Amino acid sequence: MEGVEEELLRQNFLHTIGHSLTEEEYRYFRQNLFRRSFDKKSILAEVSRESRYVYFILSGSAYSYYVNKSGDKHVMQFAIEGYWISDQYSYFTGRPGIYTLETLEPTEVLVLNRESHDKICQTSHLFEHFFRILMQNAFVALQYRLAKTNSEDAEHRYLEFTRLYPHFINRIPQYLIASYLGIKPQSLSRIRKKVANKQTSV
Amino acid sequence: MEGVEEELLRQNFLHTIGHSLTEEEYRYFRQNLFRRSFDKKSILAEVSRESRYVYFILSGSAYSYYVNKSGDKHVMQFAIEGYWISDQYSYFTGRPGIYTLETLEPTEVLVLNRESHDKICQTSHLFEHFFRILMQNAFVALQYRLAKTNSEDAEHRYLEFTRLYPHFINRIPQYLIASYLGIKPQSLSRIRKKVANKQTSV
DNA sequence: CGTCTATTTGAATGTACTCAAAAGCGGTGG
DNA sequence: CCACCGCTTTTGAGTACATTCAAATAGACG
Repeated sequence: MEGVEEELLRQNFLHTIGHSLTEEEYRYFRQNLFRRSFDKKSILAEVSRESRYVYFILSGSAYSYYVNKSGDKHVMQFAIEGYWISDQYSYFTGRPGIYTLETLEPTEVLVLNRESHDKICQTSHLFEHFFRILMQNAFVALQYRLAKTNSEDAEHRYLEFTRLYPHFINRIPQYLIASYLGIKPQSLSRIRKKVANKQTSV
Repeated sequence: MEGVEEELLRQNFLHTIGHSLTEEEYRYFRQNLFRRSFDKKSILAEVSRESRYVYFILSGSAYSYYVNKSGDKHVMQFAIEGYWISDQYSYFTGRPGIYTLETLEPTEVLVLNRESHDKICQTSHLFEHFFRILMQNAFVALQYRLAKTNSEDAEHRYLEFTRLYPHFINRIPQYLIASYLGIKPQSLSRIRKKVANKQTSV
């Protein structure tokens, strides 16, 4: 059971750096993580509090969001099994957090804290490399998202979202997808209706 | 002359990883870069063509932009002396470019190509570390920008821009700043008028 | 100067928003 | 098992911010 889930972490290495870890490398890395379970709607990181952890999701799901001065939530990231999630701002800078992290379902995670992260990266060129590539990929994806946000209307952004993340569609509440897309739930509802009509009429 | 400008690169290391390079480290790194000059409005990378270079700006300025299906430009990044700029998508993935890179002024750069980049990172844990931290910082800044884009109106985004990048204001044409903010030049003009009135009336 | 590009201003329009309420869905307890 | 409650999604009507279209003004460069 544990083995099957943690296979996800090995796969994450394979997918990120293009090759598997040796047993020794994996053991070393795994030693620095600890496993935790969270109920649905657990808060993993809060605004104004330093967040010293990154989470690798083994099962369940979570998301991070930004709250502006008017008190509106704006989803930054979704994460399901096999994804890393954290308040990267607080984690990397050491300053008080600006995002909230919350589980959507009962969730099992592997937790890495900053001290261990730094130690692993200092000790091992391989893991420094791994985290560099992980960041590069995250950066490229985020840049693409911003490009779309600034250049496409809400309908196209929604269609792009369904294309990129089909497995998210029936797992994440619609009002959170709306927030991720930068629109209100009412607007997403109208867009979905419009899109559905287009498809049936073809 | 050359020395003074390249001091910027040493400072970039200091600023990024928190300490200076030794002479030997610097020489090794510098060997892998070559210097180039570009006229104003030179294209450093184009859409659909693979871009295998990152540019460190010694003097002058450049910007990258995304062109959507309607043919509208959307500025992704500005860069002046001391900044790195590239089509990160193409550079990191090896796929055809999705951004255009163009100089705004006559510009002197140090160029690093992907092969050298990979070699440097493989050879040296220090430089792998440097590029990891560089990516982290870029990621965090981009995430913050996206959070603002999705949660603030155009006026607040403009004020935030002037706060974060005051040195850009009188150096970059207003229509490009508008594009960076995700609005039309006409809208930015109206916003500036409104902001100016508020300030004088206080 | 004259030309080309950038910025400003005006008027009409549109996409997504707000406010409001109904309908749908899922879980819980009687 | 059904009734109820809370939460999510849908629908409707009016609104607002930024857009489009259009043109005038200002600025930069040869």
